[in-house]
Amino acid sequence: MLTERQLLILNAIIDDYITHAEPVGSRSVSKREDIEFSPATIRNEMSDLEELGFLEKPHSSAGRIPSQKGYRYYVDHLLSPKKLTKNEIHGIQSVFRDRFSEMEQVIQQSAKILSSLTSYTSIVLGPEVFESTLKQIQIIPISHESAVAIIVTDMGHVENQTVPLPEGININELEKVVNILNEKLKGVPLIHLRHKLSTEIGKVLEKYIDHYDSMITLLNQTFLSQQSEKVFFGGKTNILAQPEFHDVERVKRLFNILEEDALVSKLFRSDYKGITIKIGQENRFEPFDDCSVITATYSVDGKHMGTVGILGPTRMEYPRVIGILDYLSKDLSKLLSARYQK
Amino acid sequence: MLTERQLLILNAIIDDYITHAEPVGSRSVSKREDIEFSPATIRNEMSDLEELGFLEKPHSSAGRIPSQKGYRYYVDHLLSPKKLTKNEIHGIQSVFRDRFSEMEQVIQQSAKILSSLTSYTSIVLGPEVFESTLKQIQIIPISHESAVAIIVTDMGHVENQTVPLPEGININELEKVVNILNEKLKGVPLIHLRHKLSTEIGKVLEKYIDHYDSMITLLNQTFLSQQSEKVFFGGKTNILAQPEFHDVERVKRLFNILEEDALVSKLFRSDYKGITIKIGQENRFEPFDDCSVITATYSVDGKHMGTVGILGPTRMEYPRVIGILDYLSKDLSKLLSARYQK
DNA sequence: TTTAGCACTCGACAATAGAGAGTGCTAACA
DNA sequence: TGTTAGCACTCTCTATTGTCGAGTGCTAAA
Repeated sequence: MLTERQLLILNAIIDDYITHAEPVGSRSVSKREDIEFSPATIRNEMSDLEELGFLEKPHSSAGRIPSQKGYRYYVDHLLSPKKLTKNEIHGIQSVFRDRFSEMEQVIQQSAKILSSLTSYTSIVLGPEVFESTLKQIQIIPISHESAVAIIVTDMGHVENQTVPLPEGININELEKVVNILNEKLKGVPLIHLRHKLSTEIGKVLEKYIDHYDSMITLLNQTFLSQQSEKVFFGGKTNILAQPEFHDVERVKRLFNILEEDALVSKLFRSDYKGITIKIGQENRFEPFDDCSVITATYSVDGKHMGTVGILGPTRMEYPRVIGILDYLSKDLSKLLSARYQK
Repeated sequence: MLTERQLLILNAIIDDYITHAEPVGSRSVSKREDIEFSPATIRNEMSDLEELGFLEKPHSSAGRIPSQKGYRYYVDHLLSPKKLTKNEIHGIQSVFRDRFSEMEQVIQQSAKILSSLTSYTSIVLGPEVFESTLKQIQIIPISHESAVAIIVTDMGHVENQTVPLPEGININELEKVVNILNEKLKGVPLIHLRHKLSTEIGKVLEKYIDHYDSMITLLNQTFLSQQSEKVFFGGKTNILAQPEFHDVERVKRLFNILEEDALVSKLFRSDYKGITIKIGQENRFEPFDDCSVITATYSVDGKHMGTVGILGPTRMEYPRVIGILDYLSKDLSKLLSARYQK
């Protein structure tokens, strides 16, 4: 267990390092208002803290920097979210003011304001399509051989996909199929569409139409489509301003990951309702070793919808970022719930 | 006018600089197989070429590097497109093999293969939505106050947008409107929808429905939507491997532009049928001063659809890139024409 | 237990020197 | 007259050295 004084000093060092990005020496700690010990005393404590694994030295005659364990302790025990400034609150609310911009636009705007408030990189996932249910399905022929299939969900989300048409199928038949589908599948979660198709629906269709096999293939293809959630970024280049990323090689490795939506989704996705903080290697991706990721989830009517998150250096302003994320995720949930409740 | 020998030397220098990214000295030029003059002679010629503005010196005791004017001359007079290797042809065709992937997927794949073949960054624009015509329009109510409007084009492209519903409108009325729209607007280019609405259609609607004003607002909003063409990237981080971008500050400026679809679109868009090459400052964007952009257009049935392009250092392998772009753009046009012709 | 004092360590920075690549000029050569 | 060899000169790059300062860790005194 750490003593009161050790906590004080650990807190001071992390605080200092977060703002100045430079190893913190005993002298500069002792100069702080809230600390009244001599540098020598602090040196002893720092030495102990290092032995315990909370601090480390870049080299023998530099100051100390927080270790990953140090940040973890700080985040778990020392930190309290910072209250938002009027400006910050104002900025966030301006996103939600425009009552009828599309959901995707709201989310994109959220990402933007997050990054501009924090000056880190923001990432917003979702909404997760497969949790929503089918509102309507349409299949519109484009040429003799292809059609575009459109799926509308209860949340107003639209998915579409081009599919090959069975040869020789006629418009009436196609219409019949679509009617059956709409009748039988309305309200079914997208994730269950394929299953329903292979069970009940298949049998019904078999009775009514000629081109059964190729039609089933077509529908399967339609329902298979985009499972992955959309990824929205804000301030993608903000992270480059951090001294941690002054090396292009590292930038490249980082951006290679950010370009892959599937990876980003995996990395940021959170199901835990509330704030999640992952520090350095806790992210399990080498290029993120010097980064922390803070995420919060948003929901509609209490149902989990997606994740908003911030990517910054491990040396990130945790209290402020947490405050902002918490506020925004709650506001976003409120807005979406109001708009899309049944 | 340049002499035969000056051309030879200019060509040799650019060639060398393109592959090695280092100032080229007289000695290394004289060592090339196709050149049989002494370094001294070459020095004299280089001095002349510099005076004429085709070469420049980083400093007084380095070799020469091509100037922007040098590249321009090279591109206009010296270069001939390189034939594709079997591998390259194979790579490109693999993109087009999957007969029924969606148009957007084909385009995304094209971007990917382009970047992996050239190891530069590739950018594909389009297809340009507003050139295509309306196939079908739908308005599907999502809640009491909002609906999602869906526009399908003759190319199978789907646009959708959430719009507020006029208060108190009933389903039948909405259906009536949609029917009228479909009847009157089928085949109309998207770009003319708003105009048509304010002229003929408006009058017809006025007769039939109650909530005329708010309905018109709704439709206007629907038709207003996405004018901008989509931007697809491949190998966005490839450009970071170039020594020109070893400086993070520069990377940041470049990526800030690439993040803005509208800017990218402006920068890359080409209407000229064929290959366009923009070198360095010809791009009119400071962060692109050391970059060249090569673009080609693709079309459907001879109608201009979009642009495929490569972003690389000015020191780019022009002959190879031009060859590849030419091949791919033609193949892409062929595929799309086959699929979407009337 | 805390603190002052002091020797020691290490990185950052500037100054210096030497190597190497390349040029430009001059004079000799074909 | 065009080409080439020779050579002094220029400039960058790298390695080396020395100095400075920040910071530590230890010891001994308060």
